Amino acid sequence: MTRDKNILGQRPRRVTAQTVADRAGVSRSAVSRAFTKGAYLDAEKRRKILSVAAEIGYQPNALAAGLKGGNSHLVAIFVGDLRNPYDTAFVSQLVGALNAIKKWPLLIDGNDARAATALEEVLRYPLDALILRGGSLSGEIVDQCARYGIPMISSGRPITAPGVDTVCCRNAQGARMGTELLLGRGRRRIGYLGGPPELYSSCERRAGVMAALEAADLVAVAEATGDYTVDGGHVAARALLQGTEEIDALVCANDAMAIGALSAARDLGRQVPGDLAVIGFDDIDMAKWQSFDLTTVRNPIDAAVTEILRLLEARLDDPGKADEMVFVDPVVKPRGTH
Amino acid sequence: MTRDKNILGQRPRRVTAQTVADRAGVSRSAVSRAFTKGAYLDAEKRRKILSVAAEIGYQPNALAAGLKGGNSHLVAIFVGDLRNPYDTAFVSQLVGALNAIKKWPLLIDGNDARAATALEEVLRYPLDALILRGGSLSGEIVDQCARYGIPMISSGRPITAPGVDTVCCRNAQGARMGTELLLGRGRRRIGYLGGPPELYSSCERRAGVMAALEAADLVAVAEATGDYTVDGGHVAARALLQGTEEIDALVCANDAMAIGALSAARDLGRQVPGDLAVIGFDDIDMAKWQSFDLTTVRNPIDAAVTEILRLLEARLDDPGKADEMVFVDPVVKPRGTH
DNA sequence: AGCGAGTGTGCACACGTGTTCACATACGGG
DNA sequence: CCCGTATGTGAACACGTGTGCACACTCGCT
Repeated sequence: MTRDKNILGQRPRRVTAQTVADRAGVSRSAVSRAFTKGAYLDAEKRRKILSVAAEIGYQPNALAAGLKGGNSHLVAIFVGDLRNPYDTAFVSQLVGALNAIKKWPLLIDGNDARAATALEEVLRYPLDALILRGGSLSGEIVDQCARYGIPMISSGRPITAPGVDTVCCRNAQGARMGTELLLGRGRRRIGYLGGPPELYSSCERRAGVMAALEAADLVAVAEATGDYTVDGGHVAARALLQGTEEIDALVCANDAMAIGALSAARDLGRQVPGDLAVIGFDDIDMAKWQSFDLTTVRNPIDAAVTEILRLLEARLDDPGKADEMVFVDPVVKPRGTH
Repeated sequence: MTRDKNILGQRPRRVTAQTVADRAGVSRSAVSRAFTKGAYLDAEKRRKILSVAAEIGYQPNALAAGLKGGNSHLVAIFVGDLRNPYDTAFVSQLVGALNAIKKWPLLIDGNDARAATALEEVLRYPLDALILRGGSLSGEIVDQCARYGIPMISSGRPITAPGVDTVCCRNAQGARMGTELLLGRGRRRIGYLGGPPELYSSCERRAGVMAALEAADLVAVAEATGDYTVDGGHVAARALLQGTEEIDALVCANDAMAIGALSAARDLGRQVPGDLAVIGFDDIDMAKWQSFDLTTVRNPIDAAVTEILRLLEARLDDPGKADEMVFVDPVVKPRGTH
């Protein structure tokens, strides 16, 4: 009587293993075994159980199964900037790869002001792992993960803490190779359009560019800082090109800004690559578009994702394994802007 | 002895409420109540418990809590095409909004061949809801959701099935308004660059364009079909413009193809908007870029996301509520290409 | 003092599963 | 026929939590 008030609007009760057991005339244990590969169970009985299960639409409740102590198959992805084309492509590919091995990614938008709170909240789930893609994170969260025994994999920024694996692009090397490509083509008056100085990738890439210039006994004739976005790159590049007319090549810290730089160059009537060479970094989809055809340095997402999955599985296999720091190699992609 | 073999590589056991109870000298129930807002508990005791919990880093296990029957706070998002800029922006905003109300999105990549399997797997979790963004889905999955009592919210494509709410853009109306904008500027020789004919949005948008033309006693002077991508739009638009020279306006089924069309027009030496007007649909970020400045019809993500959250909360509040089909209104965004 | 209302708290159950353990049955060899 | 082994199976426990229920205790009022 007292619970009648809820019957109307109640969500239908979930079909449970007990229901199947009753219908098939077996014990609940048998049902559980039917779904467990390699468990002792009469073949005929298993067939019967699975058939009944299919009929009434039973599937074991993954949440209850995860409670028992095994892996929950939930993986959180903390992504620094979901509006950034590179991060977007990265997450997209990572999500696909995780789905393929039946790990389910919980997405957390690092852009949001409440990101730290959100992450803390998500840590209440027994996650198989936490994957960081860019963004900055307080050391406190790292500690919390360690305490909960949740493995972390950081991508794009090295983190040295117990239980944390890192996959990272050799940013400096890539930036150096890109710059050397321009130098090899005879460019000498090189401008640099850098990213947000607080980001790890920004620092590394800048260092690579400067190293290449130094090795050629040169310095950057001009330098500016953008925000890694296309419009930001447009504005910064425009100012740079107007302020220092004799620039003959522009090295950009990422593709988005390089694409902004291309349109700024067009606005100013500078021919690319005739008057001005432009090179980016990352090799996002847009770089390949016919209207941009941007020479760039590929920051290989597929390699990074592969490594992340390898590290994840290795860690789940042996939680006590030594922490690893893996580097992936960037590749110069010559196209039409140098 | 027998369990010693695992101690070394063992993941540290999770801190449980019992640990806190022992440390604070209270019962486990008290600990649970300390974390439950509005539960009877002595203020001083609650303070003590929370302090002990903070010290040893305890947080209630969300998975175990979800098991008890309440909401799991997990929401699956099935997204048709994570590489598509519109869907990307949509998911990004949706993820942020869900995070803000402490719902955790499980992402499923609908692109993948194994998407249906993946979704079925994820349904083993007691989800609060399943949100569909584009993509096509078998009716079987819909049935399964209904059977599990998992509410569905479809966005971008109406689904009429019990327990399914829909949020949809008035595609036809938007396409009609866009076309009328061009007609109002005196364009008469209009070409149409459509999307994949199997998609709902494609059909609707095409219908809107044709209706606007018919109302003006016109027909499309040329028509082609693209794949909703920039490069696809480039190729299709190029063929269209070369095949029918007298086209003075190109209506595109989405922004990506419109942007491809812009570069095709430039390749062919057609001045935009002088010789040729171009209009897109969606108003993705790129449309605003200075180098494109694309006139388009805004398919408002923020409104759609707001509606989705409203429907979600309404459904969780009253699972028996009537199904809704909500439409959001597109808005013409005149910029520089018409 | 007696009593009712109000406030706190521990016990015990429920959630749905995987798995151990003990037991039952079949079977083959001596 | 007896025993050891191989194979199946159900009962029971563990996972970690939220909460209903019964009980204990305080306090104000008559």
